[in-house]
Amino acid sequence: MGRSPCCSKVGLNRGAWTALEDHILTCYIKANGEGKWRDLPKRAGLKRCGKSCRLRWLNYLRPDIKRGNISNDEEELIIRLHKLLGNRWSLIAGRLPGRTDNEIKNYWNTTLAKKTKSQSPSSPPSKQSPIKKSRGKNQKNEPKKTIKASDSASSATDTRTQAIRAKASRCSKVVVPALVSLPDGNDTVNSATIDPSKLHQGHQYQSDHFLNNQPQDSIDSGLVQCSPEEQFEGANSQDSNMLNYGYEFHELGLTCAADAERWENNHSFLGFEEPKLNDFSANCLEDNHKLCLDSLAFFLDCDEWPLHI
DNA sequence: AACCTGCCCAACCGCAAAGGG
DNA sequence: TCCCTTTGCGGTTGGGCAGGT
Repeated sequence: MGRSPCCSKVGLNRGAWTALEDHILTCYIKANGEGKWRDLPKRAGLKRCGKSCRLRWLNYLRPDIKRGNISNDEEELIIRLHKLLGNRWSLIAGRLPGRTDNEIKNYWNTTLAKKTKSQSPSSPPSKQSPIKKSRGKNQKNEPKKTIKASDSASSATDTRTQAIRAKASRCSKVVVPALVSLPDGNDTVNSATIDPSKLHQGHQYQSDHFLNNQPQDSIDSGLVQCSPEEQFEGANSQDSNMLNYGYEFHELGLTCAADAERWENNHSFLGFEEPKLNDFSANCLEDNHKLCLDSLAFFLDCDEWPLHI
């Protein structure tokens, strides 16, 4: 599948993965963890490039992945998030536990784009799919007519609000601003820089003052201080989705004190289960897939949503 | 049965951001 | 600050399959 091999990858396997390759990769990652993708194939004994291994793991082999059977709730959520975020598949996927960006992207391109297009009163349905031309095998010599980024984006925005381009970022460290209870007997540290991997070890870091310690003007200005630049440095994928909520919260323009207050008042604002920001803790990180569709629906339905969708 | 058409989706690519020396 | 490497993201491709002719 895919394009012709690039010269630098001659000798490597390409295309569909075999069951054996899947097994090798899965066993290796279970034993050694993710990361170091470049070296992984060599160490695992796979004739694949690291990029391919990473993709295979993230999109297919991870144990927490749900496949197929996208529910109505999920579908609705995808549509609404796409209205908000545009083709930010990784961000959208971050709010659908067990779903990958690739799956959502494919689902959108094959199903939802047509559906939303046909539901749009300003764009009457055409005879052919508005998104995809035929990809019949006998048409290989014809110029490809697939979705361009601009096409796709415009299809999402022509008749709707311009999508918000919240920027995702990576995190490698988490800086908890104050009064962090450490598991090793040290009661508190200030502005502790914590290895997020520790958060996955069940350690109960309590950042009770997480919000309370924010300067009032920060709250008034809507910047609940958890942008990656200011509180979370960088991201490691799934954690970053959690940590970036605050960032996106700001990016999405929820910049009034009422919004911050609602965080405090536990309105499940962006989908944490029982997410008091004051209790923002390892539990959240551990449960980062327990996103609540209902609460996301609440978020999207919020009257105070600053954009017209 | 053979061929054609259209769709699905896994996997690829290029690019940009982040990280590190 | 620059440069190189690594990682992640979004767009694109084409093999495989189902259904139609």
